[in-house]
Amino acid sequence: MTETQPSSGFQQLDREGLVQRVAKLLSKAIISGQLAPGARLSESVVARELGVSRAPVREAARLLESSGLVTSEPNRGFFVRQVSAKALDDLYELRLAIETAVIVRLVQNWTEETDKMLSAQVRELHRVAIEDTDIFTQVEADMQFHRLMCTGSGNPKFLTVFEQIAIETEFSIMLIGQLYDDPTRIAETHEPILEALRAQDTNQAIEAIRYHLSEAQRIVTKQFRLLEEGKTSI
Amino acid sequence: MTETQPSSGFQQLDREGLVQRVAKLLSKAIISGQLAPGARLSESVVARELGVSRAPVREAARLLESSGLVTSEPNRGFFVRQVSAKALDDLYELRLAIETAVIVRLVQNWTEETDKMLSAQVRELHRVAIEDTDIFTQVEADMQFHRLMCTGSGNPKFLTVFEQIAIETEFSIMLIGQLYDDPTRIAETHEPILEALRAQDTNQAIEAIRYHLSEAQRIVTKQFRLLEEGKTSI
DNA sequence: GAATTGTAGATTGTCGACAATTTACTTGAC
DNA sequence: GTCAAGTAAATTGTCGACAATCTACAATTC
Repeated sequence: MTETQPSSGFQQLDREGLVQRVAKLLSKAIISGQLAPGARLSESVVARELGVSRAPVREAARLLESSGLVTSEPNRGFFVRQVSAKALDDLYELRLAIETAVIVRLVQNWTEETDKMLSAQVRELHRVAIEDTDIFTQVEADMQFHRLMCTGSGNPKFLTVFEQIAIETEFSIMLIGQLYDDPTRIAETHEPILEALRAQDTNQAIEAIRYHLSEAQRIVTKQFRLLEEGKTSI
Repeated sequence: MTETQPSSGFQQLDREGLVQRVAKLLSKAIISGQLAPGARLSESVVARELGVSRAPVREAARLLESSGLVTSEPNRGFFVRQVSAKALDDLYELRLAIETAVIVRLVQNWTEETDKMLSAQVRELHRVAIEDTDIFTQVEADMQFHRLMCTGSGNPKFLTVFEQIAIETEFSIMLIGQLYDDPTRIAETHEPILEALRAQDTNQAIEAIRYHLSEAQRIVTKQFRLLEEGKTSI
C-alpha cells in the first residue's frame, strides 16, 4: 500500500531517536560493569557526558527502569539495580515457567522456518564457543536461541516477558565477569532441546530445557555466591 | 534504621509524584473507556487539560507504555493500545503459565498468613458479587486474589509480570463493558483453587486454576468476538 | 483526473532555566 | 562526645520556548 517503488533493496536506516540511543549506551555501560550496582545515575552528569539535555536522559532512564536495569526513588533519582543471589534464583524460576509454556506452543507451531533458525543458532553457539572468548558475545548468542524459541511460539507476549528476563540475566552474568568454565558445554546442552522439538516430543523438550536452565543457574549462582562473600552486597 | 519514632500508625501520606498521579488518571481514563483504543494521546491536550506541563505527561505516557496500555511511535506520539481477540488469547496463555508456576511455589511456601489473606479475598469476591454491580470493583477484586497468590509465592518476579498482565486484562475487560453474566459464578470458581492449596495438593490446584482461567477466557473472548464483529477493529 | 511536489499548521523532540526536595555539612545544646 | 537543629550546595521535578518532524491540503505536472 505504502511501498509502490521498484524497491531496489534499500536497507532501512536508523530512525531511532535520541532517547533509544541514550538508553542503549546506558544499558551497555551498566551491563559491561562501568557503572557499579547501586551506583547513583545522575541525570546531569550523564547528560553532560553525552552532550545532551537532561530530558532524553530521564526518559532513557525510565525505559531502563521498566526493563529492570535501574530503579528509581522519587526525588532521589535513578540507581543501578542491585542484584542478589535470591533474585537470580527467582529469575531462573520465572524463566523456566515461561520457556516451558513456550515449548508447549512451539511444538504445536513447529515450522521448517523455525527449525532452520534454531539450527543455525546452535551452530552459531558452537562457533562463538570456539572462536570468540568475549563473554558478551557468548551470552548474547545463548539468549538469541531462547529468543528465537519465543518468537517461534507464535505468542508475542512470551517474547515481551523474555526480553525483560534476558536483559536482567545478561546484567547478572556480566556482573560475575567470567561465566562459563567451558563454553562448548553450554552450547551442547542446547542440542537436546532442539532435537526434542524436532521430534515433536513436548515432554522431552521440557525435560531438556529444565536441565539446560538448571545447569545455567547452577553455574551462575555458584559464581555469584562466591562474589557475594567478598562484598556485603553486590 | 531510619524509623526510630514510636510510630503510632500514621498512614504514609501521598508522596507520589506528579508523574504517578498523571499516569493513574490516564490509565483510569483508558481503562474506563473515555479514551477509545487507537486514539491519539496528544501531550499538549492532556497537559492543558490537567493543568501541568508536557514533561510529566510524557513520562506518565512512557510509564503506561511499559505497562502495555499505550503504544508509541517515534515522532508521532502515543496511542491508546489496540486489543485483538488473538492478543487476549495470548494473554491468558501467558497468565496460565505464570500462575501455574506460582501455585507450585505457593504450595511450598504455604503459611497461615497467606491462607487468611486468600480466604478473606474469596469472601470479598462473594460480597462484591452480591452487593456491588460495578464491573470495575468486581474485576479488581478478582485480580486481587491472583495478586495475593503471586505475593504469597515468595518470588517477586511473578508479581511483577502479573502486574502487567493484570493491567492489560482489566483494560480488555473494561472494553467489553459488561463482563460476567453471573458474578457469583466467578467467585465460586476461586474456591477450588484455595481448597486445593490448603490441602497442599499441587496438581489439583493447577487443575483448578486451569479451569478457572479457561472459564474466564471463554467468557471474555466470547463477548469480545461479538464486539469485534461490529467494528472492524476494536 | 491521478500522481507527485510544495507548503502551512500542528505535534513531538530537545533544551536551558527555575522551583522543590534531598543531602552533607556546620553549629549549638546537653 | 552525642544528638538535634539549622543551613548551603547539589540534585531532581517541572516548566515554557524553540527546533525537528509529521500531517493534511493545495498547487503543479503529466
